[in-house]
Amino acid sequence: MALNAQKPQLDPQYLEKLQDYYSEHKVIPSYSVLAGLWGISAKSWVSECVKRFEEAGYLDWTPDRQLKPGARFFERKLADSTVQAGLPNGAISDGYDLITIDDWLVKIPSKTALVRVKGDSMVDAGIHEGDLLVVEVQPNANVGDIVVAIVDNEFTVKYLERERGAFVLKPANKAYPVIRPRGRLEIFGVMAGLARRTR
Amino acid sequence: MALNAQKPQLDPQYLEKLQDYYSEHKVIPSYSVLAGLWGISAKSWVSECVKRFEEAGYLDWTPDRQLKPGARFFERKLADSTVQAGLPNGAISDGYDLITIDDWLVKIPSKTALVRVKGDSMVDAGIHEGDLLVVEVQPNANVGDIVVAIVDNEFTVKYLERERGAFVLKPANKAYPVIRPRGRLEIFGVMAGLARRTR
DNA sequence: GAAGCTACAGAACGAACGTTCTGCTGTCAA
DNA sequence: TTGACAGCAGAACGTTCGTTCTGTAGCTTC
Repeated sequence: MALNAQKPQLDPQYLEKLQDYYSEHKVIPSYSVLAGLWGISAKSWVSECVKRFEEAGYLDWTPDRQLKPGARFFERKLADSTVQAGLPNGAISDGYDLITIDDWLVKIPSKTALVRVKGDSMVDAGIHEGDLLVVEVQPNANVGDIVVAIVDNEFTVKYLERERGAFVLKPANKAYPVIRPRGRLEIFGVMAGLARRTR
Repeated sequence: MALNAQKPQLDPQYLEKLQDYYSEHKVIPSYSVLAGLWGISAKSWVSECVKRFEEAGYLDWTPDRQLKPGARFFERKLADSTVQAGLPNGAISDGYDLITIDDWLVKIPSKTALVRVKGDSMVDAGIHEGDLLVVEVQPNANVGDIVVAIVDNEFTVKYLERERGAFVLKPANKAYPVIRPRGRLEIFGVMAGLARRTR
């Protein structure tokens, strides 16, 4: 009957420490370890806090009742381009939907390979030297796809185009020539995304 | 004294099933759950298999002796640009070093935000519309950095440059003008990387 | 054809697990 | 100044954990 059924408070420091632990070990620790992590000496209180994080969506349970990260556990601040007026130091939208960059980039882990880009033959497509190309490994591709092909025992990233009935590999850089492979064109996979680190 | 001290065999199917489970729950299950997962009804055998995966580097232990993913657990095929001759269908190098794209891109999770790129004002820097910018949130930056600034209540991604004593924001696209903010320039963070999905 | 090995099954066991209950302390509103 | 409540501590308890030991079926090897 309480009018203001205020939600129990959950300590953001606890969550951060858990996330740091998870970031290091990729596993949710046991209650006793959690107690040490949080500076608490009572498992009963850990149990209480876990319940709150569970209700808030940060923690969850496997079908076998093992504690696991919840839907919101991995959320990062996904900032939207349009900022509401007057937000002081972090114009963060409340809409969290993204889980992991990994999950976002690779859909079929078993068929996905990572290729480090060498050279600047694809700069006009926004693909730079040193970028990590997310490639779905498959032996065929469609015209217009950016493909990773094997030419002269080396990987090449190029556009797959068709020219007078034959497949050609077109760079996205005027300084490079179109590659017209003689014989069969061996395709390693199709580009599905990329990751770049600039720091 | 055995000449060929052959390594115990480890079932790749077991590893795959574990990776699938982990991919779904983000947690290593208990031995009894593992037994069910692997179609084994003896925990003793699970223990044996775990030991093998541990020796192979796929599993590891926390300081509190909890089972956790090992260094090789997350490895993806990282293909190198230079291909050795005559590899049939996957020119995959043996050097696995990468863990997760997430780990590779974000170093300080608590200070990292994700910004979706709008517009094409930075195409010449290889930043396209729709890309996910990995931003380290901090109120200051160095000249030459690609920064996310707040201008007119909107996020803008630009180069931070200095011009006649004042900070300016330079786009990487000739079609856009240099932004010369009047008053204080509010910086949201510095670009640390990006992720793009093209499929 | 006996010995040895691998791949499991099954049971026993102590340690660790998470839950629950009681109790204490500080704070705040009535 | 007295409840009421939130934040913890501490102990009890039944369950589940991972380890270890014994046993067995199938295969290979000499």
